[in-house]
Amino acid sequence: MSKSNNVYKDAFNRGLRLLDETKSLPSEPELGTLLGVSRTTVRSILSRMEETGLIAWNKRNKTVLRAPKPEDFFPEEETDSLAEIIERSFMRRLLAEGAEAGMQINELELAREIGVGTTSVREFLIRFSRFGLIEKRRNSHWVLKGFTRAFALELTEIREMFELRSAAAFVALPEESAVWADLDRLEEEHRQLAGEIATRFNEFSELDERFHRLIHRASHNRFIVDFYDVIAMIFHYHYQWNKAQERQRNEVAVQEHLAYIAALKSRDPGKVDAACRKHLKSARQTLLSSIPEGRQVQPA
Amino acid sequence: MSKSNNVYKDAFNRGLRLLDETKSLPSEPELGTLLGVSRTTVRSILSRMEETGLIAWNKRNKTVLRAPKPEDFFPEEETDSLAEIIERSFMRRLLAEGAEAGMQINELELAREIGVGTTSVREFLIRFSRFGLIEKRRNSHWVLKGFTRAFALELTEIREMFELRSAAAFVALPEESAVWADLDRLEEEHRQLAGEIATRFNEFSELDERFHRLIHRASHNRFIVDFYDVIAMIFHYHYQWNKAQERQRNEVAVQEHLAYIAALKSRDPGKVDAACRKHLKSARQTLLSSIPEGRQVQPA
DNA sequence: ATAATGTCTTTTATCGTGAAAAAACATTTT
DNA sequence: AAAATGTTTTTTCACGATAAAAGACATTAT
Repeated sequence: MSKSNNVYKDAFNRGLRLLDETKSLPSEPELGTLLGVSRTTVRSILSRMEETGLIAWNKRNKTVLRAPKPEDFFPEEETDSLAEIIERSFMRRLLAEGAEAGMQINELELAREIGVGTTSVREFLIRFSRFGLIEKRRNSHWVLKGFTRAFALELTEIREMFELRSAAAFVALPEESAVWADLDRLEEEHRQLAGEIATRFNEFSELDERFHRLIHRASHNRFIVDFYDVIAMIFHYHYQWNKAQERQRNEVAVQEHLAYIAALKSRDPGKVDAACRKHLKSARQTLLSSIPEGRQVQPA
Repeated sequence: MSKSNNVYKDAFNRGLRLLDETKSLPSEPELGTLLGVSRTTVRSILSRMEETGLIAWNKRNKTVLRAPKPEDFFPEEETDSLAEIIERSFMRRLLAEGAEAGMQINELELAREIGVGTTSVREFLIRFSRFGLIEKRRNSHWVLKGFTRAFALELTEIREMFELRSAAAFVALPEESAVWADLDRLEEEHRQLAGEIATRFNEFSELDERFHRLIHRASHNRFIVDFYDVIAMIFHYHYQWNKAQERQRNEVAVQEHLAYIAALKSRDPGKVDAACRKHLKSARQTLLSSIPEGRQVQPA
């Protein structure tokens, strides 16, 4: 089967949305930049748009003939990359009961179960290993270390160390830095979300990630910035998995963020430290409370 | 070509050394544990030992017939794993002049140059990416970020954060902990090395790694422990590359370690902090001084 | 002359395959 | 019965092959 054309399908769907909004299409290179794909893919997209009667296309002239209908879009599930598919399958297994620490992970079995080649699974596991949840035995299988209380504590320990340092670096940034405008924008988004928290509470996790990434970036340290990938991954699945009191938790977190933002804008290192600590403490509590005691079984 | 039998060859060589030392061989499972390979490999080894007249082998009876000769060993270069071969080639390129930041890395070209399959190169690059020296463009090539001054500063920033914390955790360990005996042993090794520094200075890097890993382990945090892999990799190649004043540098470092060890044994957090900072500062200086200014070219 | 389009080449992503190595199962020996 | 050896099955590692996607080069339009 070699390679799926999900890049094309995903870009095509995004292209349709663009067409719907702007009622026109730019040049091929420009469209490529907009969709984040090469011209080769852009031309495939345009070809299909022409075939399905969405546009008339002759060299530089692209005329929109009709608005896209739902059936013009490729099904969502066909737009995922293999890596995403594997990650989801793997995380489902990991978070399912019965995934105890010490359990061994079988590449071949995983590949068969998901219906992909072993190479893709291997590459996924190598990439995934940096999250600290699995470990490779030389010349042999992978071992699951488990999503345990110990893991959560180790993760949050680093997170707190990194974020306190990043926040301190943040307030030291010059007035002219673009981050202050970014921060203002995020503050506004937080206020809006706070006002409609009853209906939009599930939009918080995305905002949360953007906010913390902005702060981490102030460290100007690639290891700190990259480490946020680990946190983001864990919280992403944690949010999906633990829906208990989601609304209430997010409401509290939004308020903590606003206090944290105010502290940053005050440029008072002491206030920032306090606000940061307070928020991280409750984030840790939330994460810890979602880990059942039964998961704490230790490997040999 | 599928898969090389370097595991077998390497284990065979180690088996020969064992045979030479003990003049006897244990049971198959025991030998497997000793050499870190499966019984399948052990039996291949024993078969060859029998064929080449080194032993007589009949079920549990393994009689050593003669001592191994140099020609019994497999050549060293045949015992390296593919990953090691690729890493060496890659690092040689990376440290060579002309490897500027921003340069793109071509999997196919690398694979051809080294004479291996693309899969192995891909997997290597994925594994290597956690060192922060390369970065993947989605659906496209890898980009070299370069072994720059910025890299060294970011690396040492994290190192210092982690090691100070680990050292603080170290002194808080109970008297009964096995680490104190480990520390005594390392101290003794340091003293011996200090005594013969003129001739044995090149043995320092290995001791250095063991010492710092012992301290990092006291953090009981997998992210801190794992991060030492990044440091170890960088210092490994750095030592090979920068031989200027090696003897003198190592002599200073050994003394700093001894002071650091004394501080740890005093269990006085203030002294530990001071000794740790002092050593890390000179380690950073050493690393920085080895990065030529010309390497500081920034990518777009 | 610049920027687009048209065409061709190269590289990446993924698979199936086969040998090396591990692991599991069965049998024998102490 | 415990531990070794003998045998078979399964899994990992690495490759070459192929379609998707990117990139490079040539040509045409503004």
